[in-house]
Amino acid sequence: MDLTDRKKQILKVVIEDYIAKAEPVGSKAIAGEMGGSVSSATIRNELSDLTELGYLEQPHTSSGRVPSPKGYRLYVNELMERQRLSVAETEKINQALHMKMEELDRVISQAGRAVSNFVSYPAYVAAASRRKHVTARHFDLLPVDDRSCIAVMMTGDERVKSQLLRLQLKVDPEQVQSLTKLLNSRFTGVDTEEMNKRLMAVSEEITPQLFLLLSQTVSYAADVLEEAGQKEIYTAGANQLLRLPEFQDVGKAHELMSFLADDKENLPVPDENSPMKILIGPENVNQALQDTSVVVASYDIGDDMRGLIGVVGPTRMDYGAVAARLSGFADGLTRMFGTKNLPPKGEQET
Amino acid sequence: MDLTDRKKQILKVVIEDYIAKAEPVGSKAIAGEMGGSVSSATIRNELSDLTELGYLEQPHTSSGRVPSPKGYRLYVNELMERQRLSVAETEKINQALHMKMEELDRVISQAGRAVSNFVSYPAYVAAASRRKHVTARHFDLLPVDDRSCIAVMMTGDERVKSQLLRLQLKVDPEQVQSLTKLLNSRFTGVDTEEMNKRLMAVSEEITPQLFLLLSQTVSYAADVLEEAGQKEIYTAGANQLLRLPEFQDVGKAHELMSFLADDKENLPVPDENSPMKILIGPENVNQALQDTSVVVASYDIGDDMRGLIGVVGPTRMDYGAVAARLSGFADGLTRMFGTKNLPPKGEQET
DNA sequence: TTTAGCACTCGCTTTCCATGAGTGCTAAAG
DNA sequence: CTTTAGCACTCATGGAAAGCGAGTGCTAAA
Repeated sequence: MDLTDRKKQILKVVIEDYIAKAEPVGSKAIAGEMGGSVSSATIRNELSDLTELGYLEQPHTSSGRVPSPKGYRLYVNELMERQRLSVAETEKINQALHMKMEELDRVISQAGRAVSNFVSYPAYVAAASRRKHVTARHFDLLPVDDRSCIAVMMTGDERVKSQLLRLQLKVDPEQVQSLTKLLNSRFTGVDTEEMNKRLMAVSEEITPQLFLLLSQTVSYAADVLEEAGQKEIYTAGANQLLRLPEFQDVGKAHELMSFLADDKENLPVPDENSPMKILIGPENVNQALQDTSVVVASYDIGDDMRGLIGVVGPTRMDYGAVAARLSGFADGLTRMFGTKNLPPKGEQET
Repeated sequence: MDLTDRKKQILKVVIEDYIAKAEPVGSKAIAGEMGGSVSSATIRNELSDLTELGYLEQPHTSSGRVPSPKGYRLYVNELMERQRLSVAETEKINQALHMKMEELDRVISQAGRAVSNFVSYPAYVAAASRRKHVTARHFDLLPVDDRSCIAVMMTGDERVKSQLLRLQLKVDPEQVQSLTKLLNSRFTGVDTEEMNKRLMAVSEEITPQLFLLLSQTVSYAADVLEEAGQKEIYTAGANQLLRLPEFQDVGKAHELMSFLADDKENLPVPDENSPMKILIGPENVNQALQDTSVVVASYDIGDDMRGLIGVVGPTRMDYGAVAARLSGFADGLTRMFGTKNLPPKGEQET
């Protein structure tokens, strides 16, 4: 049930016109844009067919046509010209990503803002560890004064976290040092459950003061490892929506913006194996996204982590431009987190 | 030029009615709410006076009155009943703030979201060091493998930051240890400019490899100290605006939301000495805030830092409720960052 | 000083009409 | 069989007119 070339061309014109103008497009306009090789009447016949086949929709009997989700899908799969980014734009993307070495979370949230600015739609980003079980790789306890010390830990996915611990009782720096050794010998490379078991096991070997410090450290470590498993999602540029004609209705805008602010966890994630995924209107399972489209790409953070970066917009979004820019950003991020360069993958601060 | 008690009472009724309903309030409604002790005609005379004096405004000849900024100001200064939070609400606030010890930035941004939820208006938060010049207090270099090591630094305002450094060349762990001593003896307690001077001074004393590592560390330290000086502002709950009748006009909503997203630095800050500040409509110097009111409070983060927490809403905001909740939060935060308890002031992770 | 009465104002909603872009259908032409 | 011109028809949109009603200001009486 393939469409004729002319039908496809007409569909393409309709979609691109609608993307640009956000208004139903009529036969006359199409005829004009196709160079006058056919008359509007012919177009009308074709439009009628396309409508019947479900690629177009008519808001009401007798106004121009509007693409249906099915139409967009065909467009995205076959008709859309894969846009190449200009050199200047690639440059700009890399510039936007060229920030000082900083904490991972900060980097990706900034990347989210940059993407949103670039594509003029709301964007969302996240990063998560690929490993099932992240464990502690290295501990250090640094005495600060006699009542507090800093716990530094490095995780299996090369993140560094630290935390100031307050002590109830004075502890001797030398004892702290021996405790550090204990931590590194017995509490690295195991999951949190095992950590707690071992904590119990050593309870008799050391003084109560040290045990208190130890258990504080272990509990902190458990928190960090816990947190490493789940990804935090950042959204940016939700207000871009208000610019769009489809969100002039405050109710709609409110609904979607609240979703972006409070239900980010339910935003689509990319498929495991493909670098990019496009979801059009009702293809989104999520109620709040029924009338919107989502483009989401993935990128690598070193070898152990993986991130996602996505854009939310009206179904009438400029898929070509968004997809191109998004993969530009994804590539840029992957490169930036790559092991070769100085700004390295897992660096950050606690 | 003091108002009679009855005029004040009428003004109060008008404002509270308008706060609740967002619609001009008429003489009849006022008479009703005042218990029928006077007739609507009397009220009309009084309203006429109040309008002449500038406390009220008339959208057009012949619909109810609306409070003017001057009216709100009188209300806030004299008429408003200082609301006390119920025990249940204080409880809720403390519960919202009772989070795990975490990085400072995360804590306050979460507090921002909590406030916004509580008062149903957008909120903003920030924290900044009180000191003019923050210096490094303690360094540690921890070798991870033969090509990378972690730089941990503690700043004068008790924040701990760390960073993974990649090395070009192999460095011996013992040398690293001696470098740590050098850092602590010569690069603590001085500002960044002085640090760079001293870096130059030692360039001849040590091997080129070590010097490279040292300069990486110093440059990182400079970044951190730089950053400590300026506060980052977080906003939350901007979408709350769309709920309000005064922002049903998408244009207005867009303007303010963009301001909250992109120009947060220009949001009002509290006065040095008073714990809370209320700015009504045109009292805001900022163009984008002309039609809104801002309530902003300050809180202490230990002894060295100070934070702010504010709410943005329509001039018709419920000042009493917002002020009460805001100071509840500010108190809660101050207490939470206080030195007494376990979740301590400056703790965080890099 | 307060109140009742009354004419008047003016924004809001509804109704109605004209307009025009765009369609579907038919019949003729290629 | 495809394309095109012609034409009647549909329907969203915008503006004008009309009715409604909440609320006012003013006057005169209590």
